[in-house]
Amino acid sequence: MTSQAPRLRADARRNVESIRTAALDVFRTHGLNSPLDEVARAAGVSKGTIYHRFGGRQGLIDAVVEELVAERITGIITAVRDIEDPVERFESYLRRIWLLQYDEPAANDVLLRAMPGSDPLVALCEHASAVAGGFLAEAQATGKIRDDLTAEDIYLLVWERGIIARACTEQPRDGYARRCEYTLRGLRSDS
Amino acid sequence: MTSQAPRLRADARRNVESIRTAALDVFRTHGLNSPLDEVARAAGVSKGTIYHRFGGRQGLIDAVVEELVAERITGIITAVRDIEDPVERFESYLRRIWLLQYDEPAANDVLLRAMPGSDPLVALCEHASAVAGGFLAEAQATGKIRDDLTAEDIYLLVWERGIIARACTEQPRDGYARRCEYTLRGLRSDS
DNA sequence: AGGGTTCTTGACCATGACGTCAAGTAACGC
DNA sequence: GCGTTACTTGACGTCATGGTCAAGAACCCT
Repeated sequence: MTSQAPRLRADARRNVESIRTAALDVFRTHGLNSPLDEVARAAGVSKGTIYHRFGGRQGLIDAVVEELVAERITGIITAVRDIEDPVERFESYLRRIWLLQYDEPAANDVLLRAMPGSDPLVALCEHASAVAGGFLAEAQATGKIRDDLTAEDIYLLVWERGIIARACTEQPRDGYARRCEYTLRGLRSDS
Repeated sequence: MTSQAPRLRADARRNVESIRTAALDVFRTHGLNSPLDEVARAAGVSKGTIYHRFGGRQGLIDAVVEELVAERITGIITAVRDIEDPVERFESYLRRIWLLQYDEPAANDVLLRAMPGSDPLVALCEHASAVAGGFLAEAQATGKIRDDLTAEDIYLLVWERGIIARACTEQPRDGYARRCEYTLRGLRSDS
């Protein structure tokens, strides 16, 4: 699966690498909707080369998404899975996802399903949703989390945070985090 | 203050009215950032006429904002002011504002301070903020609302909801409203 | 009715993005 | 080295927005 293509010419290989690197950088900073010209400029190639090599934004994203965000999201899942208290596990998960959305516009775009055409990306996203649903159910079983919450709600809460985080440029992180805590607090059962 | 200008020609007067009406309609439905061409089409005039008569989007907004949203917002304030319980007053205010943001994109734009250049609009907005700050303080005095909340937080909670509502096209209102309740619940003091 | 003025028009410029392709350039194999 | 082929380039076409203005149309007054 690694060397399917007939082997690229040296300059092409070089460019593919530059473009990948530049895309990681630009996407990480400005999200998956950054102008491709910007990626091209950062890579020192022309826009046409990106289209030629990757077939457009979609292909380029597919080529970097793994390195770009997959490990961030799976990292959160594995880190949180070991927490014993189901409520804390559930809340930790949301808290970390929400902060990731603030910190990494690209991860945010993934979670917002901004690129519905990309398979690996949709898969990643659905995996995260499924896991979140599990955490929710376990937390609800303790009776400490509202039982009218659904897995769909969790997705939408993440979606809402994503929309906010995207617009949040130039707004302090600690205020954002504090308001996340309020929302989290609102998901607990009425005492 | 009413008849300052030397009196417009008949066609001009007619057009001003058409444009105002069209703007009310278009802005109400699609928010204050609707393309002016759309307003022009709806009014049956050319885009140039709008620029000529109102000097651009800013002037057009100023000309309709009163009728468009001012009464909505002041209506909420006066309706809520009579509620006796400070907590309920505070929560009612937020709840109504948040729903207004969902229901009326134009009002939402105002509350988001999307048009920082328009004087009447900024005034309206600051008035709302000031009132909200008062409600907050009174609610906090009962001890039932978190005392780490600031007036700035309230503004930002409204801002966040606005961002969400703007992106919320095609998402059911009751889900939106339910998540608003969660957030509201999170603003109460920890029991 | 017709001349002078006010208004309107829609073609025009600008911006900033996406995406394409003929023509030029650089690497590879012999 | 040199021809062939792979690769890159950047100008170009397109679309959607904001905004302008000379020329023509509509109006009003006498």
